[in-house]
Order: sequence, then structure tokens, then C-alpha cells
Amino acid sequence: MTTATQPPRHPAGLAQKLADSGLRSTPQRELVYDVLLNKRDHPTADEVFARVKPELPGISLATVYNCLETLVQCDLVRAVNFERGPTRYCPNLRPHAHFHDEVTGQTHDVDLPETLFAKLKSELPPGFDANAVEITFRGKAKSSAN
Amino acid sequence: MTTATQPPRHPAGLAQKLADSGLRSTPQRELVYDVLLNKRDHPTADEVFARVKPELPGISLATVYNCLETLVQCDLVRAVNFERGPTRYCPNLRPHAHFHDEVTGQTHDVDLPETLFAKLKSELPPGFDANAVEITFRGKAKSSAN
DNA sequence: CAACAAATTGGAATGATTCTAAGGTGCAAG
DNA sequence: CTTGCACCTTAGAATCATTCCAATTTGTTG
Ligand SMILES: [Mn+2]
Ligand SMILES: [Mn+2]
Ligand SMILES: [Zn+2]
Ligand SMILES: [Zn+2]
Repeated sequence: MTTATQPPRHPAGLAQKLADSGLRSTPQRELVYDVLLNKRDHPTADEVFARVKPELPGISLATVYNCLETLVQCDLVRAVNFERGPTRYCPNLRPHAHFHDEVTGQTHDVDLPETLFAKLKSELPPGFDANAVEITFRGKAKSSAN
Repeated sequence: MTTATQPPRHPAGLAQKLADSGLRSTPQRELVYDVLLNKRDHPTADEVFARVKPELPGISLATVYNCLETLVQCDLVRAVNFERGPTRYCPNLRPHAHFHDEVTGQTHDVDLPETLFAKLKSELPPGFDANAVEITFRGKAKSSAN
């Protein structure tokens, strides 16, 4: 079997986006981002830490928090909150909503037509200027949609 | 001037709703509820505590948390969360969205047509059954809408 | 290489909320 | 009435995600 160095699994955009913000590309940042792209189940910082540790045993939880914040700042990842629970991280940059399954605790992405987001903003009373809308569903999902 | 005992400023529903759940009406619960009805600015537990203390100096913060949770359980009040900030409390039972002013930090109610909430639920992919939708706007509000 | 800035690290500190154990309160039998 | 008992309140300790800090480490530049 071959042994070439593993290719990065993330759009080379990372290094560029970081540079755009005057930040460096580091092994920790790349790995954290890879982990988010590879399993898009909206992991918490602790979960990211657990997934990243085997590949980079020396990494600290503080660094995971730092990397996640950096990725959010660079608009490569979104922070998702639900009722006081720990913050979860989502690499899906399309405008979308989140569905929290009350049974499994899982968080699913729900793509919605952009027109709906526009419609919502248009319903705001005069004087209110929104630059972001967040939509969260809570309920049960048929045991499919893993 | 007259000195009759102050009438309760809240729909007498409180005692009833509490009884429905097998709970008692207490001075603490009534006062916490009154405070929420009287200034609907989505106060945090600490803020409720501060408003309630002058009227009932012996009340504890733990009790304020207990009362708030009780009111939420009885569907008299809604808990509102925004990005890891402390939970805020809202006595507006109509279906509505929240607008967070990035400048002032204030939280405003935004009434939306029920049809919109329905529309949103109808956009869910098959297999997803939502029993609640939450909509949050973030932006700037014209310095009116106090 | 030397100097300096950017990044990482382990551990302490924070802050909202929850938990615990110890009194109160008030109706319901007896 | 008293007592029993379930419900409530209270102060303070405990939780737990996240942030802060001070001390290295790493990377880049001259
Ligand atoms: Mn987390
Ligand atoms: Mn609070
Ligand atoms: Zn998502
Ligand atoms: Zn509200």
C-alpha cells in the first residue's frame, strides 16, 4: 500500500481565509477544521477535543476553544446554541435552520429556501434592521435521517 | 388618600394555573410573576431578583430561580436564550419572535403572523415533526421602540 | 542566529444555574 | 386545636462550560 502524506480533507480555503485575517495556519487549526468537516453532527468543544486528541495528543482544550473561535471569526464555521446547552459547531455555511431532536438530543441541519429568510426579515416592524435570523425547531425526527 | 390593599396586577389565572399543576400560590411566586408582567423587558433571573427584593427583602436568588422555573412549567412564562447569555424571561404567550439589538443589548418582542410559523413547519423535510419553532433576529433597532 | 509576534498550553478564575440540607408554612386528619 | 406531612423557601456549596492568565513554544523577519 502507498504511504504518501495524507492530503488535507478541507477546501484549501482555510489557509487563505486565515491569512486574510492576518492569522497563521497551524496544525491545530487545520485539524479542528478537518474534524468539523468530517463528521457534521454539530459537536461540542469537548467532542471536538476528543476527536482531535488521537491525532495530536499534545493539544489542549484551551486550544480547541481558541481554534473554534478563530474559525467562527473567519466565517468558516458557525456556533450554534440551544437552550443553555454547550455551544455546538457547524461547518455548513449555507443559510439553514437547526432541528433539535428531543428524543436523541441530535442536531440536524434543515435547508430552507432563502426566500423564507427574506420573508421573515420583511415582516419586521419599521425601524428594525436585522442582519441575521436564526431559526430553531424542536421535536421528534423519524428514526432515519441518522 | 385611601389605603386599601393593593390589588394583584396579574390575571387571577396564576393561582388557578398553579393549582392545576398541584402547586401552591405563594407570595414569592405572585411577586415574581407581577414583576415580569409589569416590565416586559425580558429580565434575567438576577434582574428579577433585584426588582423583587425591595418588596420582599427576605427572598433568595434560589427562590427566584425556583419561581421562574415553576412559571415556565405552568406555561405562564417563556424562557428565552440568546448565545450563551443568561436566560431571560418573557410573559408574552402569543407566538412571537425575538429581536436582539446588538447596540443596546435589549430584547424586543416581534409579533409574526401565525401563518409564518405554520409555513416554516411545513418546510421541514418528511420525517421531521416539530412541536416548537424559535425565531431570533439580531441587528440594530432605530432608537425608538424603547 | 536574534528579536519579536503569534499561538499554544495547563491551570486558575468566572458566572449562571443547580443541588443540598436545613428550616418554614399551612392545610388535613385525628 | 395539635400533629403530620407535603410543599416551599433559603443559604451556601457544587457544577460545568467557557474565559483568563502567565509561562512556554513556534514561526517569521531582518
Ligand atoms: Mn462546548
Ligand atoms: Mn439569569
Ligand atoms: Zn448546522
Ligand atoms: Zn418575548
